Amino acid sequence: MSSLQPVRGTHDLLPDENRRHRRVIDTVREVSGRYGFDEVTTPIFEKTEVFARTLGDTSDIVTKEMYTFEDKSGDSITLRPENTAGVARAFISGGLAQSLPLKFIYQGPMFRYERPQKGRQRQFHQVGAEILGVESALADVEIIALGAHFLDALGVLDQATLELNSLGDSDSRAAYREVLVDYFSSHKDKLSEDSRERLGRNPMRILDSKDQGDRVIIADAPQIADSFNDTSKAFFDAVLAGLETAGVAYTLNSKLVRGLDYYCHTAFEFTTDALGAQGALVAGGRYDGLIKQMGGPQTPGTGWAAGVERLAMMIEKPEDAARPIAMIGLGDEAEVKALTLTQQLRHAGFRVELGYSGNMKKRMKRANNVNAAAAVIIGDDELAKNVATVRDMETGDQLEVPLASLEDHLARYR
RNA sequence: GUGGCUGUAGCUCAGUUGGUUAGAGCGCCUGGUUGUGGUCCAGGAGGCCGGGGGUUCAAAUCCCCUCAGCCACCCCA
Repeated sequence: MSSLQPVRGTHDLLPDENRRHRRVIDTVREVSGRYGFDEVTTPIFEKTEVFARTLGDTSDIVTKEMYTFEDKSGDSITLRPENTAGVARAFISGGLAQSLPLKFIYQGPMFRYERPQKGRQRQFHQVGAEILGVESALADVEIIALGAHFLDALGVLDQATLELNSLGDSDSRAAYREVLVDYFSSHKDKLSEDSRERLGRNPMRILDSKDQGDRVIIADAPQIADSFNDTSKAFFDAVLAGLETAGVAYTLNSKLVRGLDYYCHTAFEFTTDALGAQGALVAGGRYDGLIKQMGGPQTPGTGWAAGVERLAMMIEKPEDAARPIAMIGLGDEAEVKALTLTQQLRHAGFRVELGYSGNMKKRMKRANNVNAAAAVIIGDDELAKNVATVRDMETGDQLEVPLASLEDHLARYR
């Protein structure tokens, strides 16, 4: 047991795990490309205000989960807890309002100071997609369709449910908030302590409380749809109609809310019960007010983010790397020849593992451990005859092959 | 920040009511094979029993503290 441990909530991605992550990221790149998305990368840290101003002063992310520090110039810097604010900042900094609409994906590490548990770490990875500058509900339809397509390509869509809700526009949302506060206030004495706290800070959050007592009260709470004005209702109807046309199955969930302040209208989550308490695989919604709130031009946006670790846990084990050819040189002169041949074969497109040290037995064992399809053995005998001994690692058959035709012979193991 | 469970070899785990030198499987190393892996046989290395303190003639085992891991709450991807 080593005393040198990684920082709590961080993990090394060793090759097997790395392959899983890569599969998730490769998949989002490939699928989103078909929808016309391009990848952007923003810094993993930003000035603290980028997150503090946009995520809402009362959100837990801002109040207790940010990794914030002062750099040597005295600026307050924060490791990004999510990437939508970073993309919005890049949109403003780069003057991208000239080239709307924009469709971006991103991927990379995010940081939140939380207690680790299943599917949750302090440094974790997200992939995300954003459409900027489209007022039409069609953008929401496309962004959700992309999410479904992405999960399908990973082979996990059948284990996921698309839950959908609308928060309405800011007027509807404010009106709903009022009736909701009235309702819950009249039952305040029966609410859980957590929910009483939420009543003042973020009353809509009470709706997804897990407390049994709360659930009884929530069951009779006013529905958000009853507070919708015509605009909000029309927008939501358009999203639903679009999803049906696009062939994306959904379940309405009027209790689905968003923790972050900048969301409006469409809110959705692809959830699963395969990962314990952490059900959200892909989550997002519309954020028409965000960019303006950050000081940019009024620009609508819609998007989602997905947890790479969570998806990596759900996908089938990716295939092992292709089997290499093991190159074994025995003796000083032969080792030089082996290196020459190795580079020649690599440039010809073969995967070649060069044995570094040890006797024949050791090198053969190494060849076996790297799952080599064949071993190419060069010793003094071979050198003298200008041949190589090629051993098929599966059958154990081996034969001498003239160096001139080595590439042709090895083609079968490629 | 709160709660529950768990920390023994590189990995997965045994270890009795506290009692001699803490074990197994897998992996690793050496040999059986002078230039042949994967199977087989023989042998070997590897442990401050998470860390600290306490109780006791005696602690992996009991008590306290602490750290870490897992799971759950809050919150969230």
